[in-house]
Parts: sequence; C-alpha cells; structure tokens
Amino acid sequence: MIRVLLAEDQAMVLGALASLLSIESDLEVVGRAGDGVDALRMARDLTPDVLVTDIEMPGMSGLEVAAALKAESQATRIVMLTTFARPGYLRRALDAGASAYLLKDSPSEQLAEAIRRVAAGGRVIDPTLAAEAWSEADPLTDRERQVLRLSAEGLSSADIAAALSLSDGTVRNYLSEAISKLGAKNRVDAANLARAKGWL
Amino acid sequence: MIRVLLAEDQAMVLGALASLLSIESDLEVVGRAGDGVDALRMARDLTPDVLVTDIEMPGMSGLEVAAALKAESQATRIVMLTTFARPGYLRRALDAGASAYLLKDSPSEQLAEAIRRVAAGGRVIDPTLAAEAWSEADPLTDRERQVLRLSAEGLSSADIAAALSLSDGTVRNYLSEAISKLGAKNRVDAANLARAKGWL
DNA sequence: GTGCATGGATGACAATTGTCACCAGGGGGC
DNA sequence: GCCCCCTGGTGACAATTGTCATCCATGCAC
Repeated sequence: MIRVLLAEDQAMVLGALASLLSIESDLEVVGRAGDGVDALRMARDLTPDVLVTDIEMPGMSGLEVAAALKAESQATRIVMLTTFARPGYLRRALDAGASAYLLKDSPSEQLAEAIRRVAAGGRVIDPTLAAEAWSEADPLTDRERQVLRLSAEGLSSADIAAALSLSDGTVRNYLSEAISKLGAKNRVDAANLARAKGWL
Repeated sequence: MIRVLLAEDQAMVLGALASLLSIESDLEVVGRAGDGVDALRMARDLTPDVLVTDIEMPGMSGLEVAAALKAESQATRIVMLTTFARPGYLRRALDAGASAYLLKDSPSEQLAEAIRRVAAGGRVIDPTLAAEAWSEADPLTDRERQVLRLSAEGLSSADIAAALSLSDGTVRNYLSEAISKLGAKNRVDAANLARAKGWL
C-alpha cells in the first residue's frame, strides 16, 4: 500500500483528486493539505511515501515545501502537479529534489501511474519540457527579478526605488538590463516573457 | 438520475471531477469536454440536465457556451465552476443564463449539492460575491477594454494603434481614460485592477 | 432640425521610461 | 594578483506614456 499526502490550494480540486486516487486499490490518501505550510507539517507528522503537491499555493509554494523536506533528508518522494509548463519551474522542482513533474493538462490516469513509478524509486518528467529546461538558463539576477516583479504589479520606477531603498536611476538600469537580456520591448513584455519561462 | 456534462480544459482536473461525481448515486456523468467548442457540441447532442463548465478554456469560454445554449433556449441548466471570484465574471455568467456560480476554492462536497439544487430549478450563488457584482459596474467601454488588453500583453501605444487601425494619440487617450476610470497609477496597474474585477 | 452623446483625431506639454556610458566597491574564481 | 560579475550609483538623452483642451464627424433622441 502506497501512502499518499495531497497538497493543493483549491479545495474542489483537492477533493476531486482524492476521490480519483481513492479508486486505486494500491494507493491510500493519508492526508490532505490546503496550503504549503500544512503540507510541510503533515509530511513531517505522517511521513507518507509520496507527496503530491501543487506549486503555486498561498504561504509556501510546493517548491519550498520540497526544498524543506530535502533539507531534512525526509524519505518522502515528491510529485509536482502543476498547471504550468514552465522550464524554470521544472528546473527548480528537480533542484528541490522532486521525483516527478506532472502537468494538470495531462490525462488523469497518469497521476496514479506516476505515483507508483516514483514510489518505486523512478522519475517521471516530460521529455520536451526537460529539454527546454536545460537548454535555457534563467539570465536574471535576483535584483533584476525583484524589480521586474514589482513593475509587473504596476509600481512606477520611483515606487520600486522607494520599496527597495534604491535610487530611481538604479531601478531603471536593472529594468533596462532585464528588458535587454530577455529581448523584450518594454517592462510589461519582459515580465510576461519571464513569467512564461517560470523565472519570475 | 441527473445527467451531467463536464467541461474543463485541464484533463487531470476533468478526470478528477468526474471521479468525484461518479461516487454520487443520483448523478451520472454522460460526457466530458476538454474545451468550449466540444462542450457546446456535446451539450447539443446529449442534452444533459446540467452542464458543469469552467470559464477560462481555449477556443470558447464557458460564458460563451452558456450564452450560445441560452440563445438556442436549451433546457440544460448551467453550473459555472471557476478559479476566479471576479464580480464581472459572475455578472456575465448570470447574464448568460447560468444557474450557479461555484468557486474551485469551495469544498468539493458542494459540487454535487449545487448540481442537485440547480437540476431542481434552484440557484447557487455566493452572497458576498453577488453583492460585489451588483455594487460596481464595469466602467470600461469596448475600445478601452481592447486597448488595455493589448497593453497588458506588452504592446506599446504605437503597436496597439497599428493593431487596431487607430492613431497613436487616440490609443493614448483611451488608455488615459481607462487609467483614470479605474483610479490606477499607470497602464500596468489599470490592467491588473481590471483583471481582478473580471472586466478584462 | 436642434441638441447631444460617442468615436476618433490633433497638438502640446509634462512625466515617466528606456538606453548608454561610466564610476566604484566587494566577492569569488583561477 | 587579476579578472569578472553583481550591486549601486550619476548624468544625459531620446522615446514613450499620460494628461488636457479642443475639434470634427455620425448617429440618435426629441
């Protein structure tokens, strides 16, 4: 019997996934978490064989949960289940010790199958996405990412400067650098491109 | 027996929801659609009692499917199941003849319950969201919305002008108007605010 | 027909944004 | 030690963006 912990912030989807897995006779859903903090706590308490987790969750992302469990060298194997086919996410997931990266776009039958493979010590990663993930590295520095993120929220250069205690000119330099690295037309375009790659 | 058609673009979620409903003895999932066009076609062919549909789907949105079915005065009742608590979406859903508006954030037990209520001729709408939907109307004109949408994609004013066959100054006027109507700081802020309300 | 709202356009102006060159300190890596 | 990269900063300049007043059709209401 493979013991599974599910983490997903949309309650409806969480319940539906649980019902999907409960059909499988060799799987047992031992816990459900609605955010990253709960997921980490329950993973420690329950030590499931496999944690199936979303990436984007309030409080703590699935990537952070995975990294935390890895740091504690927990035996729990991790399946990332996400909406986003973003190379940067996959890369960070693997760095954080995940064993599988599954898209919510893929057929529901694949979830149970992936859990079994992972529990048996294997890995499940989409080959095309993997190729993309290694071909192109995130070119942004931390500062550039921060500045870009704030500008995507609608802050002006002056606002960003104030928020990060930088000078206005420096913020414009970072933004300009990010725009040029990404081959974008302006800050909005740059933010969109970075988001699509999972770098933001 | 209530005959249900499910429409949802994320295959994993679609399968999971089907498994969730298959547990209920008084419900029968008669079809699954992966996009809006399929949903409309299957709704016509199968004439289910209830269509449960996502809003944001490729090709044709759930709102458009609902509107099309309403135009054909189909008896099928509609449950919108979406991630977004956006007043504008709820309003458009009701205008399009939907009987329920459910969030993916709400507990999974509520789905079957909502389907039963709707099949019996009732409505299921979150009261706080409903209040919000009627308190604040979409202030944007069609042109303003179009221009804002393109600017959110990273196009410059000149690009937008070319795309819509308008003059550069006119585009800036619309943008300025939208920014002021929304009380935003700039085009990025305006787009974010409009998106959050479901007006974009 | 007069009045008036709407869509589209100008021109002018200020503010913001994007680019570039260049400077300086601090950590690594080799 | 030297080189390179990251951070942070200036100053200057051009391009884009945002604001306003104003204008002209069109079409609709009365």
